[in-house]
Amino acid sequence: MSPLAATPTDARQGGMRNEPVQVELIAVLVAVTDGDPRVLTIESGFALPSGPLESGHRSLQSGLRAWVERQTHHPLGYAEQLYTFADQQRDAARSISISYLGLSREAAAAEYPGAIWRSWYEYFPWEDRRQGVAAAEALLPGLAVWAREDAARHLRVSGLFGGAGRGWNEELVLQRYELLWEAGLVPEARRGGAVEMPLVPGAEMTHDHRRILATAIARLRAKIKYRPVVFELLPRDFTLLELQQTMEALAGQSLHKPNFRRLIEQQELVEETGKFTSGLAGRPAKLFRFRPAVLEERGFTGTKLPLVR
Amino acid sequence: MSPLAATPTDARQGGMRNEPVQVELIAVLVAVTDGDPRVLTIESGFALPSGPLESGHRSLQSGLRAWVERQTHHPLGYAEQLYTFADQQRDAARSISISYLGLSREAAAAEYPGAIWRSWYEYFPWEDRRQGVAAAEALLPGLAVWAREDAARHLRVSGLFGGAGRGWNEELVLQRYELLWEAGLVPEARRGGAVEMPLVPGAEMTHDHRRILATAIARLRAKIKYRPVVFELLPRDFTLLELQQTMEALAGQSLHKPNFRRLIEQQELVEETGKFTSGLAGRPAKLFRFRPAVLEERGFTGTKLPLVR
DNA sequence: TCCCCTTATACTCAACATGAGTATAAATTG
DNA sequence: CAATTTATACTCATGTTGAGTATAAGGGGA
Repeated sequence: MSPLAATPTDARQGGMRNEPVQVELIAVLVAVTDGDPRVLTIESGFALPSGPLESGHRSLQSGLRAWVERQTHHPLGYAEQLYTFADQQRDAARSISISYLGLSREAAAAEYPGAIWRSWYEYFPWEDRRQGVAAAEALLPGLAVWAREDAARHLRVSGLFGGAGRGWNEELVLQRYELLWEAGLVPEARRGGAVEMPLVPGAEMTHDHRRILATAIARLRAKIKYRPVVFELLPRDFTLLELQQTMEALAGQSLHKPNFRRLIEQQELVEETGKFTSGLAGRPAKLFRFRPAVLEERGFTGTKLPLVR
Repeated sequence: MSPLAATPTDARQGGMRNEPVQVELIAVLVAVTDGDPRVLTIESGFALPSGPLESGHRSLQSGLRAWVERQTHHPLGYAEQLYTFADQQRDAARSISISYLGLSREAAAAEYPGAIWRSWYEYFPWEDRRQGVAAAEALLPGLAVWAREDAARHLRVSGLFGGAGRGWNEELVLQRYELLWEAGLVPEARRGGAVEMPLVPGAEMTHDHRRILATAIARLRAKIKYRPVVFELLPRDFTLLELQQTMEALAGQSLHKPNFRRLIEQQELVEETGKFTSGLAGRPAKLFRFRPAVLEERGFTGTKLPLVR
């Protein structure tokens, strides 16, 4: 009954029971286009691309990379494992899902029929606060019903969704989604159950794919603060405004422009190319590029976000 | 050849090839005793506890929890997935290892023959800088040989090991270990190869277990800064000095006492119990306990470390 | 041509957080 | 009861952050 052997002998000397296990890889592939954080989906946005683990690759990551690069015709800049789930099936056959986050640039995923890029805010509208907090506040009445006369629930709601002057932590994407699930406000939680309250807006996904997407968003929002991964989502040359808007798209929040520039400059993450934008409205902007040397110079811990309140 | 199916049909409609895959769980169980961060090992410290995945548990984590609690007779306060590796075996049978980090309190692991708690600094002596940086600086000559006349290597060494006035980032445990591996300075990298340079101090482990341990240390050092997980390693009541020393044990660095207290107090992570220590040398210290309400109040992002320079 | 709109870039300032150090209190130990 | 040890409280200079203002440099249209 135990997942770990009772004695080291069992564990280390080939005494393992070899259960049949299916292993599936699930990819959350992210790009930012026109200030929109997008994710590659299949089945009209109802599922994340996934497939069985096959032999022939050195590692899980190298297999994922090869697949993504063939599908998008674009190198996969950054890949990171998200989480491994084990589902106990009814028929006793276990299946294991290993999910990955990948950063790329949007490109026609031509070889992948039915694949489309969709804004991740279609699935989590309340996570986009760049144009205001209306989408998040629309959830409060429903949550208030769920939390009625339960002090602990009230605390959780206001801690996560921020009502009454409390802050908004953009990293708590998964916790918010799980609370909405617990409250029965997302369709995935309604399987066979009675419908009690009006559902919250946002597109549904199959199985636990929406949950995996929430995990990916949370991870990425945390990561951009201490690793220079944003640059994987940008072209080689970019303006500081483009960089800022990409960050804003990911964080779902507006940033304070002068402070953002100060932060970027003092961290020496980028260098001038000597070139400028042209043809657009307004004063031409300097074009910058990422300074890859920082990857080796520092072990990192920087890149914070100057939010606008 | 691809790990993800070429078409959604393959992936989603049962077209999976069902390769025989072995799944193994590996646990990095951490406790802090007498100011020493310890990890539960088997085989005289040569391996981490591990075993095959078995059926009968809802999830991977619940299986791990049950096993740990039976072995240590102590509830597993906190568990977190670390990483999933896939090894391609020579005989074409794939095996998958899912590693976990668990926080506990040291207890006689009576039912587990051969299990002992060992300080993690036995495996990574250079990561302990509480009594000085001698252990880390002892590595520099060997690394200098490896980096000779290679500017990029020099940058990496000084970025990770901090020579010449550059700072030390305690979170880069894995990167430092991997660099030592690359330089051929750890025994695990010597399988069948020629011995060129004297090895670095530190105990060896089987397979990639030392690497998994490095991953766990890095993760925990990062985590304690923004989630109140330290308290899982402490008794219910503790003094601020005990809390500080536990943090120091994990971070491998000394902290500035007045500033540490200021930080803890202003974050309102703990509350007074009204009790005091007694029988020890010096003025009696107030006993505090963790204030679990914070888990629900906030979404967190706090708990930084005031390092001593 | 000149004014206006737009975007880029530079600078200021108060509030707060942090790093470092000093001073005082209350116990045990010899 | 003095010396030692640990706890706890406070100060101060510096750095970082949030917020706002001012100026520069392009294009478009009256």
